[in-house]
Amino acid sequence: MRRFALVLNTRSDTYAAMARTTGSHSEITGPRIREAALRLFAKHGYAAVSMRQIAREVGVQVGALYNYTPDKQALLFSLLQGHMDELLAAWEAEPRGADPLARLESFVRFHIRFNLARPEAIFISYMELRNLEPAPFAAIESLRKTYEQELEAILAQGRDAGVFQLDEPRITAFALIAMLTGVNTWYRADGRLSEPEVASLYWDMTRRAVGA
Amino acid sequence: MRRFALVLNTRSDTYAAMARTTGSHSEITGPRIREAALRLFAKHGYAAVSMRQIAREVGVQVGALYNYTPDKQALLFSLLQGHMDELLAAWEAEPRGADPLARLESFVRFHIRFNLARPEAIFISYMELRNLEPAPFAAIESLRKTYEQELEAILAQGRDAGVFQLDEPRITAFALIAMLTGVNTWYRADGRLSEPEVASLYWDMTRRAVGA
DNA sequence: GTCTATAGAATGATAGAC
DNA sequence: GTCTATCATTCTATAGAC
Repeated sequence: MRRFALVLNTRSDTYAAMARTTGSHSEITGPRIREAALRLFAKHGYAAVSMRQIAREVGVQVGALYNYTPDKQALLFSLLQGHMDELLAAWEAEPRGADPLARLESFVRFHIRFNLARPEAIFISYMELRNLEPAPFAAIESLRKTYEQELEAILAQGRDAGVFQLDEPRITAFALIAMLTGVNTWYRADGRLSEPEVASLYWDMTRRAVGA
Repeated sequence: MRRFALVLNTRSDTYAAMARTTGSHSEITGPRIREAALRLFAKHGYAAVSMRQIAREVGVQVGALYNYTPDKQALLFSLLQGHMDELLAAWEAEPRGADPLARLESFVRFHIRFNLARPEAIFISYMELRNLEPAPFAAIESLRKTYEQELEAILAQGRDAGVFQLDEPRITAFALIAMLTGVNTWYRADGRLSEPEVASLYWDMTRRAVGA
């Protein structure tokens, strides 16, 4: 275990870093803890995963984890927050058409592509919110609401422009996001359909559902 | 606690039952354990709930639980299996139209009504499958697949009859079930829309999504 | 920054009395 | 059928050495 971590660490070792004590390789440990926690939380659930399990995956002793997080729940919160920040930033950076129909198609394809690229983060974002205290819970919920409102705004604009036939932009947004997120439960990269093909199928359903 | 349980028990007490020792009221304890476990698993997650917590909710000591389940996981499995059996039986008993369009509407309204009536069971059915061993997991998955195939069959029939415009009945079924199940994440009984109104909104979206 | 060692509490499950 | 008491294990988190 130790050997593996040291090998990885040589990527960015400076002379100063190499003068550290044997067990010191913090530059790589932090991200590896996050990756291991994400994977284990997604597979077994937050409550079912022990700090010892995470440490074992990373190849350190349990005490070392507490150099990177004050406690277990802060680690979960950090993962969820990082994921939501990444989601919102990626959508902001996504090229999108001017009219509501093109924007809706951009949203559908972006959502499926983004979600399929990080199934573990998506999974814990939907499953482990209940393990947060009220304040951290509210913070994540706020970010999620921001994302939902992006879709709601597109739907409202399309309705006002007479392009979409729908009465309830908010509820339609909930329905569409649930439908699109569901791809993660069945899609397999080695399956019959490619990701773009799946996205096109869902875009067809979405376009019809909003009456475009 | 004890008093409450005894009061409930008097409903069906026979002379023989009343001759039992003080702590004996099994006729009511079993269901109460299941109800408490369902509620607690849904709220906190299977792994986060202890047998002691369940016992406290029911008003018995932890040892008494093991008269009703060999272990904690068997209790979870029993809840999941009971829920899936109930779902399939309820759908079998549901009146449904002869043509695919009427059958699809029946399915949509049934699914929303059934799910909103038991949010806790729905929640753990989607969240706690990963806490089952491979064999129990496969058993529940098989029941779920049976239900999905009911919808898939309706979609395939409608497509073959030229009523629905869709290429992939299986994927369309996945998409629709995910969309419909999503109602549980936002619906509140004291909200602006009644359950039938919500069902009608989702039926509109469903009908359009399948090109009917 | 990581290690070893441990405090202090909680867990699932069982044994035996009533 | 339920209770009390307990075993053996596991857990989160911390203290102090290096």
